[in-house]
Amino acid sequence: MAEFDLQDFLPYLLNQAAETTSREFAAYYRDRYGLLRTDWRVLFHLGRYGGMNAAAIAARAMIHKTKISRSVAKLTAKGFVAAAGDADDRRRVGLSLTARGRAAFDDLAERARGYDAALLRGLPPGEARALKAVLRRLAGPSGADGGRSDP
Amino acid sequence: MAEFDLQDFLPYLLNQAAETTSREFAAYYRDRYGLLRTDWRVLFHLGRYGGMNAAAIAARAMIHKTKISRSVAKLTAKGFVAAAGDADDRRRVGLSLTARGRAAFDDLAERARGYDAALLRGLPPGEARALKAVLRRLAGPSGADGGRSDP
DNA sequence: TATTGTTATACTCTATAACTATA
DNA sequence: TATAGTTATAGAGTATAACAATA
Repeated sequence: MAEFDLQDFLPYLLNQAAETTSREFAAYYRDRYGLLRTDWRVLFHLGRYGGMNAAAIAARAMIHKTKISRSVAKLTAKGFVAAAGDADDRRRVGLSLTARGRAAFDDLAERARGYDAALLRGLPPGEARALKAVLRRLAGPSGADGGRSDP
Repeated sequence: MAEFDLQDFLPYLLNQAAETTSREFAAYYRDRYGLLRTDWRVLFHLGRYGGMNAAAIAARAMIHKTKISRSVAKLTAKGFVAAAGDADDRRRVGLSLTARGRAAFDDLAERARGYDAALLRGLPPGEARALKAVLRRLAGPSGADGGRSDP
C-alpha cells in the first residue's frame, strides 16, 4: 500500500457502494409504493417472518423502535399493515400484512432477489458468498475493536 | 440460497457494514476536531493531493459542490483551510491546508490507516484487496445495470 | 418500577433550485 | 451563454429524551 487514499479506506468504500447499490432499488419502492427505507425493511420483515410486534421487528432488523413506530403508522395508513390487540399484554400490538401489503412484499422481495443477483453478476458464486460473509462480520456489533450497544 | 433474507440483500449488508464501520472513526473526528463526514473528506483531499479548487475536490471525491462550499466555509472558520484568489480566473478559489489543517490531516490520515487495518484484521491480505476491488466496482457509476449521473 | 410503543426534537446527510460574480 | 462557487430549502436518515398506557 503506497499512499493511503480515500479509495482505500473501507468505511468510505462501503458507504459509496451502499449508496450506489441502494439508489435504483430505493427509487423503485419509493415511486411504486411511496415507501422510505425503513418502511421497506419493516414490510419485508413482516412478509418474510410473519406477524410480530414492534419489539420483535426491532430485534430482528436492527431498527430503533421509534422508527418502527412511524413506519408502522404509515404502512397502516396505506393499508399494507393491520394491527391487532394482544389479549395477554395490551401494551403489545400484533402486526401483520394485509392482502395489499402481501402483494407489495411479494413484488419487492422478488425484485430484491433479482436486483441482488444483478449486482453480483460477474462474481463467481463462491466469491459472492465470501463477500456477504465478510460484510456480515463487518456489520456486526463492533467497529475496529470493541462492541457497541443500540443507543 | 433457500429463502431470501434481508441479510442476503447486498444493499442492506453494505449499508449496515458502512454504518458500523464508520461510527467509531466518525466519533473521533467529530469529538476531536468538530468535523462532519464531508468536512473530513474535504480535509483529506486537500491534505492528500495538495491545493486545489472546489471543482477539483468535487470531481475527485464525488461530493457535490454545494456540500464542498459549506465544508470549506467551516474548515476556513476553524483555521484548517486557507483560500487564495486565482489571478487567471477570479471565480476560482485555490484551497489549501494551513499548518493547523495539516496537523489535523496528519493525525486523521494516520488513524484512518490504522482503523482500516484493524477492520480488516483477520482477513488474508489477498482477500482484503479483493474485497476492496469488489467494493470499488460496486461503488462505480452503476447500480444493478445502467449508469447514473451526479445530480 | 419496568416495559411497549408513541411523540417531540434535533442533528446529519443528501438533493435541487436559484442566485452572484465572473468569464 | 456558460461556469465557479454560494445560499436557501426540503426531504430523508438517525439519535435521544420524555411520555402514556400497561404490566
